[in-house]
Amino acid sequence: MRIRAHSDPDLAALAALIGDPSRAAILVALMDGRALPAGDLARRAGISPQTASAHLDRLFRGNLLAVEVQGRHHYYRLHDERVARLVEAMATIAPAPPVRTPAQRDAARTLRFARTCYGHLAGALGVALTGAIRERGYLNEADAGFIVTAAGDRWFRDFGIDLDALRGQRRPLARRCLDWSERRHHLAGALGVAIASRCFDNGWIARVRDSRAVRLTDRGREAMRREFSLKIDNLSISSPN
Amino acid sequence: MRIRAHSDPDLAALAALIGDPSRAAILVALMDGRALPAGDLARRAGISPQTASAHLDRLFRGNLLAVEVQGRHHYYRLHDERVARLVEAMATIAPAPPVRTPAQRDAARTLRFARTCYGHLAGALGVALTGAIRERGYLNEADAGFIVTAAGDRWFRDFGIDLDALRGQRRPLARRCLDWSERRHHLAGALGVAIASRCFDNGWIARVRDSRAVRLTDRGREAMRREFSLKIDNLSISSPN
DNA sequence: CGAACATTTCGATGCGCGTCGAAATCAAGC
DNA sequence: GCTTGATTTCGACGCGCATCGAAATGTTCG
Repeated sequence: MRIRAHSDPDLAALAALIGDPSRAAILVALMDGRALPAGDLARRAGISPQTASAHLDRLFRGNLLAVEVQGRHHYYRLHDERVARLVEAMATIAPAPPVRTPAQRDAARTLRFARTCYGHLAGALGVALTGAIRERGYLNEADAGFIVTAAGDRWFRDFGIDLDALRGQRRPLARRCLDWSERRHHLAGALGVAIASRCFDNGWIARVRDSRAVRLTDRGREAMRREFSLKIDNLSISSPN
Repeated sequence: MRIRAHSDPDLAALAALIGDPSRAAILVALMDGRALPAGDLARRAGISPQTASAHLDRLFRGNLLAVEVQGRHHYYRLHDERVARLVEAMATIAPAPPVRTPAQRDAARTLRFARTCYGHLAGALGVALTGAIRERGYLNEADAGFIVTAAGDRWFRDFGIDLDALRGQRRPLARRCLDWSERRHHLAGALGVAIASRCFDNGWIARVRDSRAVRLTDRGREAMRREFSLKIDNLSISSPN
């Protein structure tokens, strides 16, 4: 006789869905929140288009992905920000894969330093930036995330962010996201995305090819010091306090 | 040529570990934080002892379980509170399993109403209790969890909780835990465990046999109304605000 | 309409692994 | 020391499923 906790949610089904190397690679490739065509995902996961198609279908039916069809292209993206948060949470516990080559060491270091996560900034840079913004009293902690203070309201507008437009969106304004490499929270939500966008626009950061990683430009390094008192040497960050 | 994000943590390995029905059942059985012997876990998961042994070994080597040997018994428990939080996070997204029998409907309702989660209270009751405590200003939100206020300090001591002893522990005092059935946070950490213990000791709640679920006793129903202004009819909870 | 391309469907192959029976190991108690 | 019980190890079976080749479907463009 089998005694099973029937009434619990079906953990195993969800975990098994993520627990295939190819499907996990697809999810990771979509972690920055963009929508990518099926063929592209097949290439990134290192599998044939047929195989990827089957995986994408399973992920879609499992409510982990959403799909948007544009002509002959099928663009897949994470179904939900909750999916991104789950993947981050798992990455916090998951073992680091064995590092084989010096090139991989570099790639790992670059990724830990700064990357995009569902459109906002993560990694050491994302955590440090969030810390600096909190230091200055622009954000306060709240239940589900952060609250923009009056001082923050002024500052974000000066920074070129249309807070009213962001508040009008359905997605939460300022949410916490657990950083797997730093194991601390960083700023997510519409505001987090907007800040990352401004940093891209200003030429402070730039995407690394074929990766979620971003690198800090020289102008960005200067700006971090000027705007946030963040001293950044190569890949290490120190703040005044 | 395979393009893989080598530098990301090995999601797939972790997810595959959880993604087997038997192993997931084992993890769920341990979700209340207790340590159970291998044979017991085999029975709960509905598999033979040999099979369970293999699964337990894999979960142990994957750092999801810890084991304590006492004589001929091997007691397994979740390795970490982080593991419990991950399982809860997955349950928040995981699909509800198809309900077949009326008995399962009842079991599911009971479980959603109140259960233990790593030693503290979860479910509708856990969330409502946490809300009531916050309402009264005994807890404030903070970065990683809750902070006990001065008023809360007095109240918890009156309630029979030795806060100093709890603060001396390595585990955090008052932490947030996301509730999969209510999709809101409830109180976890040493304080959460202590409150649940007091509720058990006072005869307010009692464990349901072979389940993580707990039921509210008549005395408990009265106490919830008296101490927290929570009006509880059968399985529904309403608060004054 | 026909060629090129993206994606999916179908079918077949092969491997990984969950499963249990049998037996070994280890501890406890009479 | 022998029996009982808990757990693990070994070995073998069988199913599920990830994978790819071949071909079908759908779309864009000339």
